[in-house]
Amino acid sequence: MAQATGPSRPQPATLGDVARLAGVSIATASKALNGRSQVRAETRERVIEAAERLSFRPNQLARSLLAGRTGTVGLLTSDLEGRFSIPILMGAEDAFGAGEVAVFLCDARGDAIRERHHVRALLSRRVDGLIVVGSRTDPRPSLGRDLPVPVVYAYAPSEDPSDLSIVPDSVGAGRIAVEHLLACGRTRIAHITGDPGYCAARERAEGALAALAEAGLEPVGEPRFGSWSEGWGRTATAMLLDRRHEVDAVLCGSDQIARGVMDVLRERGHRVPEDVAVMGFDNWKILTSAARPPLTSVDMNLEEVGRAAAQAVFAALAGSPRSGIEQQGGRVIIRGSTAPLS
Amino acid sequence: MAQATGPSRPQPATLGDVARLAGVSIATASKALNGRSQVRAETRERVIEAAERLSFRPNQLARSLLAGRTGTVGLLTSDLEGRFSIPILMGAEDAFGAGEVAVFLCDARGDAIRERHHVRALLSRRVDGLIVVGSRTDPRPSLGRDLPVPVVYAYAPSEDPSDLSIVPDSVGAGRIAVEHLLACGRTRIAHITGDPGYCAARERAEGALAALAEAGLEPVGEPRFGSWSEGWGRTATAMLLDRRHEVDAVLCGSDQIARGVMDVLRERGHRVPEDVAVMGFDNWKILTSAARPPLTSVDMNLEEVGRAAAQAVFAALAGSPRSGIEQQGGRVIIRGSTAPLS
DNA sequence: AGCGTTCCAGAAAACCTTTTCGGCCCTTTT
DNA sequence: AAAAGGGCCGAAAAGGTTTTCTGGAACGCT
Repeated sequence: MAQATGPSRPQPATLGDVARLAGVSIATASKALNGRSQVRAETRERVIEAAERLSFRPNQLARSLLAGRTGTVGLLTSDLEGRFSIPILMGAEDAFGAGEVAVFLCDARGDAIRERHHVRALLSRRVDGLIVVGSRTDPRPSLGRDLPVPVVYAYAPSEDPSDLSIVPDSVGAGRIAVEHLLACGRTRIAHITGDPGYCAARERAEGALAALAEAGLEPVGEPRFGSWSEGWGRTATAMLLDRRHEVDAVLCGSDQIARGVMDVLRERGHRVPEDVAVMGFDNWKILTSAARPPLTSVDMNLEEVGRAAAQAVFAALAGSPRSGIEQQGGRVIIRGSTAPLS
Repeated sequence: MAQATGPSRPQPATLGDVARLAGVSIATASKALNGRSQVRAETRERVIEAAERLSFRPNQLARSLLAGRTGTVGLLTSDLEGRFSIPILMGAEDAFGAGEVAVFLCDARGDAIRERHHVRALLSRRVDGLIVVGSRTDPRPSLGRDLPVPVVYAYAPSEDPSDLSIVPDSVGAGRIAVEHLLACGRTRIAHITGDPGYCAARERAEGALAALAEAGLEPVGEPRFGSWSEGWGRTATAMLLDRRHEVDAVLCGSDQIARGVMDVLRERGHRVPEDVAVMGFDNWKILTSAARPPLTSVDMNLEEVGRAAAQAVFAALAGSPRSGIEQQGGRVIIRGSTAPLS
């Protein structure tokens, strides 16, 4: 009879059960199932059949305990709801999940205390490695050098240069954005971007200005820093137009800003892309594809960042740790909001 | 000397190391650290100090192996990029992370094969429970009844009623949305919503119509099903206005649709909320807060769904499994797009 | 002094799997 | 016929922790 405490969940079969059913020793059963050679074909057959009858799955805990490796990795994010953590997390999950590695997900919510707590918990679960995912590209404190497992920082680099960090190339992203606009024949380019407290805003502007300078051009007005919002995009655009600046392209620091910019441009009778080309950063599809017209944007390849971080953990485990900051390039996704000047 | 294979990662200290340093047996060390009683205070002191000196963290693998419980739970999502998985996942991570439970994250990408693979992998890691997170509210196939651990389905219910599913209350959400509009004095309410292939669209419409009927009202025209996009919101609104329907509120099936609706209303000279109130569903802040005016929306309380799912796993582990479909109510977040008729 | 108690420490088993090594039996070679 | 070799199986250790049980020492009591 089932106890009142609920349905009796059957204990999973152990290797001992399989061995007993097959009439062999535990050692032989193990070798048979793992393809070891010292087993007669007929015996192996019998063991495998027994294992299937019991739907035996080897206990990874025991295996890990013995091997000293768990095949698990901790993914420590600072804010799950964050726009940028998710794709990175997906890339990492992808790279690991394909193999035999499982991922522990922890959200520290930007709290250093909680972060330390999670690190300790993960270490006591004997993860083989750690990926620390930031929510913005500004450097963050290192977890320290003396951890017993390799650590890779993704998106937000560690302040300690002896750690390994994988980050998107914001300067390069600003550069390729401008190069795309130049290729469209645009020469009077304004830059409206987000919070100047963000590295990403400053570096994208830096790359954009550099690319303009190399083409012998100047931006229309100084880059306008503000906030990462549609509202700021609208405000800044209104200011820009009120100054009667001649503009044939607006490079926006984010897709949200670009949406605001496009709205005001349209309302004031400027055609996009015929009169003014607009592009954003991040390629946030919910924003880009619903824009009128769909928005050209620089995709920062965050999945790649996550994947690269995962591979870096593998590399470190295989004995080739790296250090420093490695950058992942972005790419321009061309949609209707940019087109060659006719 | 360090080997050429990389930095020699120090092996974490074991209980044996602690015991040796403290000059006691392993058993005594264990009892001292776990607050067991049969240890002299002075001995306990010595052990604790030794543990700290070695920064000893007990190996959870060994502990789990012995206890038969791992303190881990598998979180199986079908699409990480999905809009809805994330908050649920956050809620679950939150509820678990607060205790001593760690979460394995797996993304099956909507592929049943991959899902089975992940389930097997998780079971061989001896997770204590499983949460299956769907990406839409339509029922999905069960993982089966004979799993050795409790399973809770979140967002997307299981087709098998003997499983436990935690889902948002879409009918109720439609109802409270209409009730809010009625409270604002609106009586001529149109409903523009998304893909009719989605349960969520149909049920929200059902709830909305029911609430209208209870107030003795009819909707303005039939509910307009289409797609979950701004573009559809724009198209449907244009159609609605072209028919010269008198409308003082538009209830939209999603925030995206609402954004499109508001854009067209504004462009055609209708004031929001003075002439027409607009509200959406999902409370996707990136869309609602940037709208002009900010958009009133029904928050489906997805974090709550995730949290409830986590608690249901706990309950099942504690011996009180439940089954059936449990609904979580939503709540109206009032912003500028709805206001009493003046 | 002898006995029973109480307190504290340690030995050993258990959890489950993998791997090494020893041994048995059968075959082949000298 | 004896020795050598090869194929196959099982005993045992290892991994780190918790828990139970045994036992020694100190102490109080008769």
